[in-house]
Amino acid sequence: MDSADWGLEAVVRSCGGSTVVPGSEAEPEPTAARARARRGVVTRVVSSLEFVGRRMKAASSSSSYDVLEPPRPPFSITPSSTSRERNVFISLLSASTSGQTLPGRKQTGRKPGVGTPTPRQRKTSRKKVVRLVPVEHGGVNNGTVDDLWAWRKYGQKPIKGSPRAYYKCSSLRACTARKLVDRSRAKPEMLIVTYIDDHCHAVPVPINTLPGTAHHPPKSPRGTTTSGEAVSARRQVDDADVTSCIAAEWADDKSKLPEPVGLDDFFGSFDNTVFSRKWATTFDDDRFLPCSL
DNA sequence: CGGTTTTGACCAGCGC
DNA sequence: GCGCTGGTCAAAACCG
Repeated sequence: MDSADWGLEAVVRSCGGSTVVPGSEAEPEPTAARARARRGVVTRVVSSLEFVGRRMKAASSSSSYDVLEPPRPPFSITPSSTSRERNVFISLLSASTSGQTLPGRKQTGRKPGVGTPTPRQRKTSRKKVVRLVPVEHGGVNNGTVDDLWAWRKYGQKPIKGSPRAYYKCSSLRACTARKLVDRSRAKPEMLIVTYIDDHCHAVPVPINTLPGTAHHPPKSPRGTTTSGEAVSARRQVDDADVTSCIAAEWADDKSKLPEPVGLDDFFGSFDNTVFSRKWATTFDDDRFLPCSL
């Protein structure tokens, strides 16, 4: 299987859409020469706010993989985890190959010569937690449906032939929590969700679980009725309150929960080299699940 | 209008 | 030191 074909076609077709078969250029081509030319040229400016946020988490232990507790209640709480979110997985699949921008869309991305304003934490020093999420449960929503945090997608890349989506915590700008969503090749029906760093704030809460709001469900997933700051502030509630809400809903809906994850569950069927320093390196099955929208 | 998504560009970090 | 890979940035488009 050609790594260039990241399984987009099958899925997109199965969903009734048409697609362009990625060519051999599917993986954006980072030319070494270009990279070299740029290296060291850009003066970096530190953004104090983000820097502080990163430092807050910099003390986290060296790279370690934990397996989370059985998944949390499968209710939708994030701005991005509602109706429109069902398109996200499709986006994962239908995406980005060079030269496949939509008609009329101007070139995106940074302008040439513009460097990143913030220092990056060492990749290997960040705490990582891995969860395995069934596609039918969290897959369509990229795993956002069954965690409690509000995530904003900030990137997507083909990694070893499969699309990987990158999410940031959108509740608090300074929060360094990240989430990576990969499709498991060993278990195509599962998504590998990797959480990086911890949140430095309380869990956001679904608006319709707050007292007095039962009859006023969230207006829209990404709609904004107030400024982002206000919305974020509204999401910030006491952990205890959140926990009780979770417990109540979870108790009603355990049947929908994905199964607990053990590392062996999905690492076991992999080659030993998988998840060494760089995880997910030896997938070989490039199939996607038919989407069940 | 403002938050989110898309997607090309940039570059740190790691292996060789 | 070089080259590649993966992670992040950020402009533009999208969306409610």
